[in-house]
Amino acid sequence: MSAAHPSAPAGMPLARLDEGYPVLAALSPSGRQRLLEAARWMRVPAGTCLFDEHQACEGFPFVVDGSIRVVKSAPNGRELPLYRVGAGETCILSTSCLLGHEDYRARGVTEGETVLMLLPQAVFEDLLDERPFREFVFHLFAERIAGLMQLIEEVAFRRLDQRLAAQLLGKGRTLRLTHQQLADELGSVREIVSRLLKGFADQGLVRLGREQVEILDPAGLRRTASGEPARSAG
Amino acid sequence: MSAAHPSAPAGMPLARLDEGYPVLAALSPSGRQRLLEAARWMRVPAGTCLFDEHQACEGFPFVVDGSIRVVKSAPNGRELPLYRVGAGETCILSTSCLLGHEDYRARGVTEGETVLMLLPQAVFEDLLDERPFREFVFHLFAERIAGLMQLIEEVAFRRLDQRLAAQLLGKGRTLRLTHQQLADELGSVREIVSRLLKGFADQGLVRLGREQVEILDPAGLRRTASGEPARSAG
DNA sequence: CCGGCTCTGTAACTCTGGTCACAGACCCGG
DNA sequence: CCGGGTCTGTGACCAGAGTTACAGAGCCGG
Repeated sequence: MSAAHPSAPAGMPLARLDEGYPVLAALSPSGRQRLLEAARWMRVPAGTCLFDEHQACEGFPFVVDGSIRVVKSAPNGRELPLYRVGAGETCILSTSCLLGHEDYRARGVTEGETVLMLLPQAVFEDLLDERPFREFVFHLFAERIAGLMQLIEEVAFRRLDQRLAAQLLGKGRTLRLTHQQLADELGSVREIVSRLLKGFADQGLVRLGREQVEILDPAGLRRTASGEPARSAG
Repeated sequence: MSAAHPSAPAGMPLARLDEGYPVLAALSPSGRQRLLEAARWMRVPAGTCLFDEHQACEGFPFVVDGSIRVVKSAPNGRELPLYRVGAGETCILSTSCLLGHEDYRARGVTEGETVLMLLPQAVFEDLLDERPFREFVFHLFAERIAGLMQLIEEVAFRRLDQRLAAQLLGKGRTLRLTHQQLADELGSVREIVSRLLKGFADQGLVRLGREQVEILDPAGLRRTASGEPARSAG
């Protein structure tokens, strides 16, 4: 009910669209026209599965609000997050699949309530005629590929303590989350994360509390993240 | 001597270009014209490093002959191959970096003597105006992304025996390569590969010889690759 | 045929990370 | 204040993979 009909979202989202995607606001008038006519809007609750392995969604999704967590899941049930799609990004995986006629290889789940705009493939392809839009899309591709390569580096070469330390950095002095959530981010399990965090705490790098991790020594964590040997408190 | 001046390759390569890249043969006359005028040709010997982390090559490479092996290397010196770029493909990593203004995150080394055509960024971007070419490029992006996601799945979730078994399949009945080479493909080390191959041999899946592996039971290898428990010979 | 090279086999050990099984701590509703 | 839920801490154990250190086998040139 957020939209009486597809091209007439309930006020707010359209403003947010332009705000999040300046490139769409800068389209040619005719392109913009086509976009607005063809777009389908969706507002979905948290935890909705938007696509899954071997099952594509039928349009190019522009995330207007909220975010999508894209994960690869293992045969044994564990999962590894590949990346997130936040407001202002399109799900390049969808793009890739639709443009390349490949199959999906991952699952996408909304993290919070999420508003997205779906564009039919034909319209999307037409918009690619406009160079700024095309550059925008390529830019996203580039970021995603760089991100995936980064991820490969991490899972293939970094130890879990390094990855965990990295995970803790850059999110403020104290983070409110459970060990389970951290484990999920790393594609690992709770016990190991608890163990490693305990180690960090013993080194004075963090202080632990229920559902919270307080960063005491960011520099030390950075050292750990980059694989330097732990230095004793002496 | 292979080229008196950049746009005049020594006969053969141009034919191979059209053969390997039908999409380039199908460009508009003006696009084709621009392409041929701006292209720089290179013929490089095996083992040449074309680009490295944080160091891009200065054009869009079209591989006309030979292939490029793109690897991510670990701090400790080990390497994991990310993908290969063969004849008829452009190095999408370069594309990604150049279009997205990101840094390189991997190293590219020619596997055999390799002929490639380098296209200046401006020309490449102009060619993207032509839809078939654009689709070609997006298709490559899609394949590459799918490949990277596949790789993530493998390094994150598969055991080495599974990956090794997969590696052996689809290359004919007997492969001529050393355990070291197999290890390099998997980003592992020789001893482990020897150990695992020995295991395969004990199960009757392969027969081993110096610099060669003979596949005796492809179906069994496929089972191993997909993670099914080894079945005893009884 | 000797000596050196590359390739392979293998044993012993270590390190990481995952699994299992609990115990205890905190939290909140009734 | 009781009781169940969620979260955390921990120890014992295991499996996979990497490391070290050799021994031996096949190959080849001189």
